[in-house]
Amino acid sequence: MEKPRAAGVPRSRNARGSGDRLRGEIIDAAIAILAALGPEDQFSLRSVAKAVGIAAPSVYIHFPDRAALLLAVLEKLFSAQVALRNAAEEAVEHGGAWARLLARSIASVEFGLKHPGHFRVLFEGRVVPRLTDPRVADFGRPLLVRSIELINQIAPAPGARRVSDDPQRLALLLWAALHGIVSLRINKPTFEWPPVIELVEQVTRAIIQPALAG
Amino acid sequence: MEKPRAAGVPRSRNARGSGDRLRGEIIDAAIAILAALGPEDQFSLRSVAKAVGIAAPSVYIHFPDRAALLLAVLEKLFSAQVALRNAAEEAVEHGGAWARLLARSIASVEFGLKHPGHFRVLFEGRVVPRLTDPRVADFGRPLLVRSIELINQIAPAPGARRVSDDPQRLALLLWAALHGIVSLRINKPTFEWPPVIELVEQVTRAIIQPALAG
DNA sequence: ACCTGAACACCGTTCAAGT
DNA sequence: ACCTGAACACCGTTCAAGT
Repeated sequence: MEKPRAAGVPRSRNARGSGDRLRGEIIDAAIAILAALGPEDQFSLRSVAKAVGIAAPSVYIHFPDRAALLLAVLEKLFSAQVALRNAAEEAVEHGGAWARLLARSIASVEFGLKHPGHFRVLFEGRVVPRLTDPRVADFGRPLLVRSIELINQIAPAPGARRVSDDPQRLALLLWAALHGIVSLRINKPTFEWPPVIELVEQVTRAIIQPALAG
Repeated sequence: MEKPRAAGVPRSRNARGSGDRLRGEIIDAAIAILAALGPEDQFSLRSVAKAVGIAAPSVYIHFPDRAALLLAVLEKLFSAQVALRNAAEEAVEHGGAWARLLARSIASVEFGLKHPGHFRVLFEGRVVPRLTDPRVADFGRPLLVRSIELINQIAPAPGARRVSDDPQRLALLLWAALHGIVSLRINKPTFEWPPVIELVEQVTRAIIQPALAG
């Protein structure tokens, strides 16, 4: 993600055919603005244009409207999210499916707490209106799919039986619980919160373990 | 919550000293608008004024700014939330603390799914900017306090021991999980969701039971 | 093909003026 | 004391015009 140009700095004219470069710059500027957006601030298409150094209507050459720009932002943020969780999983040297699932859970929660602006855009529909767009659902699906795979692979304790509950159901429930921890932590910051990583481990165990019980 | 006046209908002048009545009407109109607000729509102070039948600047006689109006909205919505959960708990005829806790959980989740607009305002910081305002935290605290009380009262199975984990920690974790179910269900509607009430019961059991284990 | 300034209907908020 | 219309700086979006 490139740094957005300082406001007002004049922009050298794009060479012919370099329209895609500007498109990318617009997306990156929007992402940078969303990251720095306090709860008091508004996100505006005009501020994105200003950061890139173009006139506001120029955005419409690359995106039909504000929602389309935000859809492209979502796509990029979700790709980064997939990469982040895969990296966290691959960093697990010794450990099976359980350790990998937990590593993914912790990485996603840590991301949310570190980048609340992006978490809100990704998972709370903040700023983005067209959540029912099927593309948005597809952006997030790989995250769920990998979670289901790992839950399926988790070995039961000796003497206990395999995962008995529907793994997709468990994956959705786990996602909801982790999502809730970040969302409530962000939105109700004045409560007395214990260390969040502990909560993540506790709730992951609580949801998966009964399904493994003998 | 009174029905807001139809847009444009002229308003008879308030009698002297009836300023508080208008204040209430503004709050109720805002609540009605937020309830009907689709994800595409914007909430505006001007639309509230229009619904009440007054000029936009008249709102400023009763509220210093938009955020103050929304704070009053939050206060009323939280009161209603407390009343709703208390009613759900009192409807439990036979059953101890566990049944009461579950009744409150189900009632709160059903409310969120039925009134996503209000859920977002109450718990996702939608539209409302000043979430760090300590008053907002206090609005929600009775909900947490009652949950802690009930968790403390839950009787362990015969032969098992009392709640061993910090009850406040369990209450926060339970709240986060329930919050996550509603939030993710609302914000990711295209996933294949099992019946939500089943998820509520499953996750409540999963979080509370390990603390009761012998 | 790519980008612009001017204009439109909106928004929150301020302020001088009316009853 | 209570409410208003006009005005300000913003917003998303459209459009005719420029290179």
